[in-house]
Amino acid sequence: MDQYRLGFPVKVVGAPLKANDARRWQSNPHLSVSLAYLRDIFLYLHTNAIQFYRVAAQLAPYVTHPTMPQFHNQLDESANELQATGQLARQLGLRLTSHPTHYIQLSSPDEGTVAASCADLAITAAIFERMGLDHDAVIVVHVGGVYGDPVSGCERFARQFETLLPAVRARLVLENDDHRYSFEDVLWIHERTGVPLVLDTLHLRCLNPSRRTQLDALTTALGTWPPDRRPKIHFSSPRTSPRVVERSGKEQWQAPLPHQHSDFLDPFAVIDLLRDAQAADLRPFDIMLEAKAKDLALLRLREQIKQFAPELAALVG
DNA sequence: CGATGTCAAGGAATC
DNA sequence: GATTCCTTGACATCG
Repeated sequence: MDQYRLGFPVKVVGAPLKANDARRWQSNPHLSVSLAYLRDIFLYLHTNAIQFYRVAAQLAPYVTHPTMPQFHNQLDESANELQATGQLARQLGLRLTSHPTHYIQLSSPDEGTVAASCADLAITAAIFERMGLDHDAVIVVHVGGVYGDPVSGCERFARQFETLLPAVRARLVLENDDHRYSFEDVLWIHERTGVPLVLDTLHLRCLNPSRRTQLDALTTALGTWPPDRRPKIHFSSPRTSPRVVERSGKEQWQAPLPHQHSDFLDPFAVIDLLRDAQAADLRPFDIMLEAKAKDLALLRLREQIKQFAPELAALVG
């Protein structure tokens, strides 16, 4: 198996493929439709030799909506499709992951918010379960809101983690963010709970109060994963191009925010990271590439690695 | 068909 | 306590 598998999230831009059934409730959207879309995406991934992919956060529309019970049974209604879609994923050797929306707030002091978050996570875990995916099909979350006191936020997250369903706990992994909970914060939660950590390299550059080096953070993050599970990281490059906005009929250029993703990736930043990982003899891991050009960014990066770091090309999948 | 408003959901900043 | 932004794409509606 490749030492570093490259992946991309959700939306395919290199082909006219949908990632989920995103119709409004009035049109009766359904998980089985999302799964049909997903199978087409899997074939596209296979065609391009991509084996790592983040599925849409909302495969089963409105499935946990509190006032729309007609949507609550979608997993049972799609039991056969779930099984078949999972079988295809396994046949093609795909590693699938999920990154639920920011509405997932396990650090919230509000019981209802936490309960809704847990319900959502349980559905995602059940979808992966019914697809027959192993525990490398992880669910990535952030710590959540700060509510005035980040220490209490971390404590609430850690306490909540212990009460999660085993099926959720077996897949949940935690990512450092760019303005609230730093890598140190998620490391503290890992030490309390054992939850594996997803290092987001751009977030580390935005928020790194302890001035940890990227290689040190990478080494530490990989070490939070048990030996029988394959770690993953998030990688992106900061946007540098201006955003053109319309202000009272006139075009204005706006500077991008540092945490915004660029369309494509800085190939040399990736190459430096991989060379560092090689030199330090770190274990294999997968890299989720967060770039606006999605699959096109991945394919371009692959070519650039061949061009600028041919010694790495055979290690990158 | 193209333009425009809207979407389930939370949090934080602002007033 | 209420309002708006965050941020993103694509659906849905309207002209």
